[in-house]
Amino acid sequence: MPASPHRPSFHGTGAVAFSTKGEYGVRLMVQLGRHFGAGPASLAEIAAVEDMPRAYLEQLAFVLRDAGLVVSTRGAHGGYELARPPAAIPMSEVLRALEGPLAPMICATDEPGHDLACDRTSSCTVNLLWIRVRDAVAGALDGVTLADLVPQRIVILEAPPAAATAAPAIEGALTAS
Amino acid sequence: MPASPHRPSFHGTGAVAFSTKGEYGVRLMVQLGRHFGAGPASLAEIAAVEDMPRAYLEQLAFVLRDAGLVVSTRGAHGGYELARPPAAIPMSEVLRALEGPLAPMICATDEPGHDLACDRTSSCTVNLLWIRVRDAVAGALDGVTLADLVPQRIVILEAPPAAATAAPAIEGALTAS
DNA sequence: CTCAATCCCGACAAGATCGCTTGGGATTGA
DNA sequence: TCAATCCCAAGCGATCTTGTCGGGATTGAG
Repeated sequence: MPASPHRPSFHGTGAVAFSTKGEYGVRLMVQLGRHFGAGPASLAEIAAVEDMPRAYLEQLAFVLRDAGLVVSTRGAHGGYELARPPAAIPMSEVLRALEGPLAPMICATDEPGHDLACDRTSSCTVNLLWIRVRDAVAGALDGVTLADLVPQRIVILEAPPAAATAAPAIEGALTAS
Repeated sequence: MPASPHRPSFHGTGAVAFSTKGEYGVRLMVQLGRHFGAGPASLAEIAAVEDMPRAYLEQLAFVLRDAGLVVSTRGAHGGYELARPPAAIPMSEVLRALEGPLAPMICATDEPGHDLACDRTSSCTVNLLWIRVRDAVAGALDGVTLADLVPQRIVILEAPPAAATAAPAIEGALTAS
């Protein structure tokens, strides 16, 4: 396990995989949601709380700003705040801004215009599958708004009936609240 | 343009993105589905029909074989055939074999065992989101079997949310062209 | 028996992408 | 003035993808 400069393990394995852009970006939005109504919050502050690299977070903040999800205030005491109340921000919009259009396959984009960019449309029956997956993801993300993620997590650790998780050693389970 | 060594363009953009493993693998399974009941089909044959690199297809075939989805026959006149009838093969199983477990985030794997590999479980509210997405994708893929993709392009623009598959007779065995 | 067709398998190479850093600017309140 | 903050572009190493290559092992046919 060499100490690597970057995150060692990848985030999503295989098919449906959000990257750190999605992860960090969503966590940033959650923090802004907690801060909503209390003026701008600085990135340095949020980066410290969430333990994310500040410079990288900046790039994501720019993307969210360009997408009209956050507004920025420059200069001292500046920072970012939500452009809308959390309940008016569907997570589908956030993740589309961060990770691009939801397209499991090029032939199943949800972008308007090039609905079908597949040259084998005649023989391509699998197209149905990708579209179903795309709609499922879009539906799931549409059904969650930022307001659903903002409240403070109430830890519910219900152990399975049999085969209780024999994990007595959990390092650093508690983070600063 | 066609003289390119590898495929230039990536397949899925951003969040939910299947790779060529998924695409080629599914198309391979569809061909095997069309060939079902007619003995083994050789990879060279399928690679020619679907215009996919044969050597690469081999690797995917090994994975599908190890997953118990296809069986192989060695030697001359050998090849691959489905281990089960197409209606008994949910696409979720195919894609999990090809692309790995459905995990939009490491903290939302559907693999048994490491249900939670997140160290910030206390403050992590976003976990809810990833799990929703994961379940949506799993549900969509569970609702489609290989039999749904085998027939020759019958456009069904109906997405019944529950009790989807009602096809009683799977006489398949339809010899391809 | 010989031979060709086929599956089997490991290694690797080009390229793209990801995650993150660096290094500077521009703008504002105190 | 000065520090805090946003803004932005470029680049770098690690990893993953998308194949290719080269050789085996196994079998049916002639």
